[in-house]
Amino acid sequence: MDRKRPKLLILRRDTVEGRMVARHIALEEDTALSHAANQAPDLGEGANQGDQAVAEEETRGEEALIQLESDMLPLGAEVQMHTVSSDRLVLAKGTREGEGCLAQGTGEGSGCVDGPPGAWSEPLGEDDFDNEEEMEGRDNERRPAPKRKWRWKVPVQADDDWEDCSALGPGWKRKVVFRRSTTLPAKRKWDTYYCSPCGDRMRSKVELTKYLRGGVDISRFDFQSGLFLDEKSRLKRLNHLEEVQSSSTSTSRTGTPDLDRNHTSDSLPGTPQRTPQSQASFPHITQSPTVVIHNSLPATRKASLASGSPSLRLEQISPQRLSSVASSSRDVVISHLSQSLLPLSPTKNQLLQSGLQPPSPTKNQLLQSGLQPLSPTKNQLLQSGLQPPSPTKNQLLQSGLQPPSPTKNQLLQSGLQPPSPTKNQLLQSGLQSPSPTKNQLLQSGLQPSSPTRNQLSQLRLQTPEGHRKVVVIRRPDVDLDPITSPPPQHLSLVTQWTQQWSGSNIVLNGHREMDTEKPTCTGRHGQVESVEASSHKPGSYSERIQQLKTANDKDAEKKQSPSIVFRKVGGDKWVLGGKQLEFKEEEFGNSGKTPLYTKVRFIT
DNA sequence: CACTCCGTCACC
DNA sequence: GGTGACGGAGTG
Repeated sequence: MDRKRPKLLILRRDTVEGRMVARHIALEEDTALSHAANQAPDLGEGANQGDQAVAEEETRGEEALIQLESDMLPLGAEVQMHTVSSDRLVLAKGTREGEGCLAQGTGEGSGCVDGPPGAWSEPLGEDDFDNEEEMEGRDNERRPAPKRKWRWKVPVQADDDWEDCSALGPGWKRKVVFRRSTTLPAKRKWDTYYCSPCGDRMRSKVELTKYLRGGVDISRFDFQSGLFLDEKSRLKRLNHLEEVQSSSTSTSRTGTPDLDRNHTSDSLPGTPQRTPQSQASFPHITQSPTVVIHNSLPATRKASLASGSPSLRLEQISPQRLSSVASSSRDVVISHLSQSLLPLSPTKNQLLQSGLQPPSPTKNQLLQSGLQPLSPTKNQLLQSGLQPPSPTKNQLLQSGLQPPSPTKNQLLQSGLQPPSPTKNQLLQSGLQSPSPTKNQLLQSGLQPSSPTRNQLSQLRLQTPEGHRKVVVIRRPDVDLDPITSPPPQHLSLVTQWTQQWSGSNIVLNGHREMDTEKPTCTGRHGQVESVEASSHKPGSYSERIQQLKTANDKDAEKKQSPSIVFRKVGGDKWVLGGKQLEFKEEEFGNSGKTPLYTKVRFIT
């Protein structure tokens, strides 16, 4: 702690144009972020304290604009970088969601949470802004003062918003979009659209009925959920079954709204349970609770984690399981990882992983938690967020979700709407992988992750399929809060974004994602303290951590981190260097030895 | 009151 | 004009 820390520079995509604003942030010594900085003192080749100091001097108080040429980074998302030298920045281990998003975690949160993955291009509501300052900034950017506020839309694949609705037959698509109106949250609405194989769109059951005209009996078809009643009943039974089982093994702890999003309640008749895909996939989960295998931790450790005390938790995902998950959706993987790091209640986690439906939160709870369909737009995991995210989904993220009804919101947020990468990918990917029994999961300390809402819909991202194995180390000093922590989707977005340029993995919020053939890996610096902190823990555990640390350090020594190049094009403007990377892909692309940090260079 | 449906508006 | 989203009337 006494050693000099590199100053964190945060690149935040806080405008609709995708402009990135780099700025230094003051970190409290004990904050999670500052820990991240502390634990990443060695920022790569050429990095040294002197340089860092210089950089601080040169950049202190400055706010540089960086033209982001990629839309991969969600609005509000931030990439933390350490100032290594006057012209070099290194991605910090922690990347967080925009403050706005965080703030929304306790509020409506539709901005992030709702945003469907990739749908930062939707109409905006008053609640999309955290504060007046931000509001003003955006108001000046576009459009006069229209009755409706719109968010610049980033081109995304059309399919991102549309989910297959096999219930109606091949080729049918369905989309659920939460409205981001400025009316009272309780009055929030969502629209469900269907697109026939021919491309005809229907926005009501009436229209659908007319279109089908006898071809298909949709009298028992639930327009909102996209399922036929008999299927819903079946799912309900499965969920009930799981719930009973999990209740007997889980401990009581308050769950987070975000997590709840993944589970829909059947208590509300007529309310959508899940999107077609979600519904279709969760059944699999229910039957095969585990998607991710975590290394087991001593019960006492888990307890400490739950209480929020500093502790190191290593969660290793089975390569095969990850592979199956990652192969179809990287966001899913991230989501799982991120979620697993959260101090979720065993019960909820279990429920989530098993596809069970935790007791649905009350509407007030949802509102308080800031849930809001990402969108409905982003439709959106996580939301995805995580915005059920809707962002149309999408965007679940967040936390800002606000479902008209808990059930619907949850559905949407869990991926229903997200334009997100999502939902389908999530479901298809991990949910169906062979899984250990529920007891095994519990014993291993696994924590299910939840899909995001509209985040899903709103966040919709195209996820590369490069990740197969993921190892996550939870930094003891970074205690993610289920509500305030950045939605997994955002983390994944950031990772994706950075990978697009660096081709490597980075550490997000203290979690490191790796591509890997290595069964176990860990972030290095961040783990040092963790190991020490947990030294009093069971020897086997500490030893293991130490081994991981050692191995990681060795890897770090062997490899140099890749760099993302930013070119200075103006007085204080920077442009991503035409996607130029200052590294050789072969050096760390598939070697399995992923650098801990991705460097970002600012070339003047 | 919650939900459905659809007219209408705004943007591209 | 197409699409997405909002507002509000209609319905149970």
